[in-house]
Amino acid sequence: MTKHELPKAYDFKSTESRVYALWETGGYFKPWNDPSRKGFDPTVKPFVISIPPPNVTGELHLGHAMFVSVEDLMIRYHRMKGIPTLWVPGSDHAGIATQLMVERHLLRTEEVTREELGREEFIKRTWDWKRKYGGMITNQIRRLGASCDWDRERFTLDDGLSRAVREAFVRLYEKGLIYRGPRLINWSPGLKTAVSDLEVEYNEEEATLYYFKYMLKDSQEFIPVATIRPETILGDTAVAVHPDDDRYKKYVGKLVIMPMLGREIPVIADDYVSREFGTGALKITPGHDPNDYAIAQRHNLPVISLLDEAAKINENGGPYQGQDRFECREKLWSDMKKAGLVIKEEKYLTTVPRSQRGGEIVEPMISTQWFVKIEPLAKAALQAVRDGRIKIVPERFEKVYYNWLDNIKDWCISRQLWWGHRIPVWYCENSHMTVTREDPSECATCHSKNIHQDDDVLDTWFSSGLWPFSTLGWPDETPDYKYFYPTSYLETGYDILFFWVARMVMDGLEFTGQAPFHTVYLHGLIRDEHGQKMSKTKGNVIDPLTVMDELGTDALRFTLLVGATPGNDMNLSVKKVEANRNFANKIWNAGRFVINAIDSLPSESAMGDPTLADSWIWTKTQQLLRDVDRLFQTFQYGEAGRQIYEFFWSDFADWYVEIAKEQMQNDGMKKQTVITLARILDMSLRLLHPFTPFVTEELWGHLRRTLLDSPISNIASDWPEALIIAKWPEAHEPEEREESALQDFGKIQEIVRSIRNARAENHVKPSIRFKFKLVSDEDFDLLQRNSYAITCSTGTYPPEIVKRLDSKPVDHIGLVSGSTEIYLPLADMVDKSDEKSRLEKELKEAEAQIERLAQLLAGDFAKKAPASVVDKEREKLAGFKETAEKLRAQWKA
RNA sequence: GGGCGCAUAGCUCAGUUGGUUAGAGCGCUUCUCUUACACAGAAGAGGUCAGGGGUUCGAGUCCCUUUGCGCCCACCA
Repeated sequence: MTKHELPKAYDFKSTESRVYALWETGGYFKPWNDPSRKGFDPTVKPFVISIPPPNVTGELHLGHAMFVSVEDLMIRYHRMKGIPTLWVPGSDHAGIATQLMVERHLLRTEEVTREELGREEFIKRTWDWKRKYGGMITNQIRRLGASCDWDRERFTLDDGLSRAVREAFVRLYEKGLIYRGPRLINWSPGLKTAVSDLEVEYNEEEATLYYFKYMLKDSQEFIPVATIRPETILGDTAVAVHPDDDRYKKYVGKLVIMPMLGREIPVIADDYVSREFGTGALKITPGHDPNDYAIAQRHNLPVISLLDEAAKINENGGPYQGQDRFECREKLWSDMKKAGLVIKEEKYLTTVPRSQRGGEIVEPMISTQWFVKIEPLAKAALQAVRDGRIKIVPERFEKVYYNWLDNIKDWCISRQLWWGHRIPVWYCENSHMTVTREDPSECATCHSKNIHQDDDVLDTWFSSGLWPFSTLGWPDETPDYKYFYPTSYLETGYDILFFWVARMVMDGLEFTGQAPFHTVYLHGLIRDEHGQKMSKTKGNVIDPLTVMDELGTDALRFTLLVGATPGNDMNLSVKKVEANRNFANKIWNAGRFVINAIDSLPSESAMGDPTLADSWIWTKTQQLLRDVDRLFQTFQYGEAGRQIYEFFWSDFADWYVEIAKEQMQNDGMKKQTVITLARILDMSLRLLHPFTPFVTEELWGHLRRTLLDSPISNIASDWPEALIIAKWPEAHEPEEREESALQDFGKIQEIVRSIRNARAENHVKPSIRFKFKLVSDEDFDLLQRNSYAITCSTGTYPPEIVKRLDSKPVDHIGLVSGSTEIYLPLADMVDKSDEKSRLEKELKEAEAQIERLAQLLAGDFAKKAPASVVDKEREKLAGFKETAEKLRAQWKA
């Protein structure tokens, strides 16, 4: 028999590299993935997740660690249940982010700009970059233990997905759901591209509110107007007042003179204007403000574009042409001051639109862009959640989802970038448009060969929206697509519910006619230990790679899984991870103990009947299995992890293993003890596996090898099913036996705790062993059978057990635990008065409980509450009464 | 302006069909290097579950309300 030498402390580094290598070489995740696999059952519905594709430029952060942990848990759980699983990995080309990064990279290394290289060359360089560094993020995700189907890795710009994007675009276009035209959009001057409404963030910032005069034509009168962006005065085409505003009514229909440029513009009346706010008069800049744009439409006002693509003033700004928007703001204002048109300036708190990516202030501008007519898609997407085809966890996000889709606006999908899916539209010299799936060689209308493709690319999220089916082969009816689509869960952070989830639902319904998944599970965001957002400037960022290096991947995963509730943000601290590193070590050492126990079991050992401790831990395990399954099915992964943790550490390691040590000293109990240890460890490892895959994989391998060497037969199955305890025959029915095992063992635990407590309170050194007495009529047999458990857990010599005592033994102190009296020979070590006051205190407590319960049972409770609940309280009362009686007897003695 | 979340032990948080002495981790106090583990074991202190009202035999849990913090959405110059 070979000894399995395992290191004393859990060495997660070597374990992780070893286990990782095992997964890499062993085809560990393969078995269920392939429909062509032998023995494959096509009638079993597979469990499928599409990974939220991280940006190729990304570096692993806690958000990634979070989704990988949760999704990997979901996948491993289903895989262990024997359900075919597929977890499609991949990454996103991330238009803006990647383009910016590569631009910066090229500038640094080769000192060339994007423009100098030209479009074609730049894209080539970007692909080079992608090939070189794009694998970084996926490797980091692998390191987290992500059991993805890596042979199916996809990239949003690869050929198949690009085809899907074209297909989607053309279909929408042909259906009239995509159109092109000049509209007011959000323009990012830094990036020189349009961005969608979602990509604009509004921050409250302190700004200046500028008050000035709009002079009436041929008059000394003026209308006071306030603005935050004085430079937009140059683009004004009206001044609006409320129709019922007595102050300004008289001016409606007259003309006012635009400052500096001297253009004459009308005063109009519109009830959009609020009389209370500012001066009650509103300048109208249709070219650069969405509200003004709407008003201009109502009143047939001209629209003036004032800014170029870099947000510099264009030819419409007269003398200010060529100035930056902020520069112009100052210049114009100081000119107006000189001209006596200024009234005042005021500090003002307002919401400033900033680009999510670049951070600069976004300008609303009129621009010709491509849009998706979103309403029909949104309606279908709303319906899918309303009628339950898609369920969102936690449920409250359904409201958020409804609210967004109810108020959704057309989606601007064109971007003035180079890196991305180029819009599949060609123009000829006669301004015909050709929209096709395949690159055309001539104009579809006039057959001109002189055509060129639209310069713009599509919003990255356009391709992400197709992800659940484009990764499976759509638009082709591939075997994968037919078998694995629609997917099962969609798991991601709630922050991209709109960006991604809603769009996938819309696209899925539109293009495949099915909801792309039936459940959306949203996790929260990770903050620092005091709930602050992590940011580089605050210096509170926790790097998952560092944490994995220092404390292990399992510890990080367990922390993320157990510390979080769906949809709620979680505060993470390294201390929590440390605690879970300790847990991994606990698993390791308990495993080590069991493996050594199996090793040391002589082959000729005979099987005995289970002890109370055996039955108890077995029962606890069964309960745990049932609870964990229930919790998993209701997405309460954190609670499940917590319960497994509790069970493993407290019940198994602290109690059962300690008693098992004693049982193994007894030849008659040895075999069943070792078997119980092995079985409980085995089940624990399986339950823990989705949380902490590395340590469990490693230990399970050792366990299995040890078992093969040992006289115990092999263990094998996947996710443990709750078994009926009656497999070990005893007189009672299973449920009753479970109850009695729990109750009886509880009594033993109580006695042990009483003795330990007495030892600690009286400072009896652990090295001192003593005999003691147990007195109980009711539990005499129980105590006799299990006294060894008490002895070994309290560092004592075996007790003398009797049914009753005539008088309190001399030199002993008395304790009461339920119906059992305990006498410890410690009287000479204890202060008599302390002893008295202790008894008194305990008696008082018992009496208080008796009083409370008596009152409870005397009231309506006994009549109206269910019998089982009432009975429980009655039993408690009886217990306290007995305890009190025994305490009183000791008090007297 | 709408919507949502949170408020439980010193700190960070669990507590999902309401069941009657409210849990964990860290921190704190006291003991122990007992042959799986000091990344440990044992014992212990610590909470009127934010305030108020209601439903109920029974509320941390359900309803209303107040206060404080946070988030999301929204076009008020």
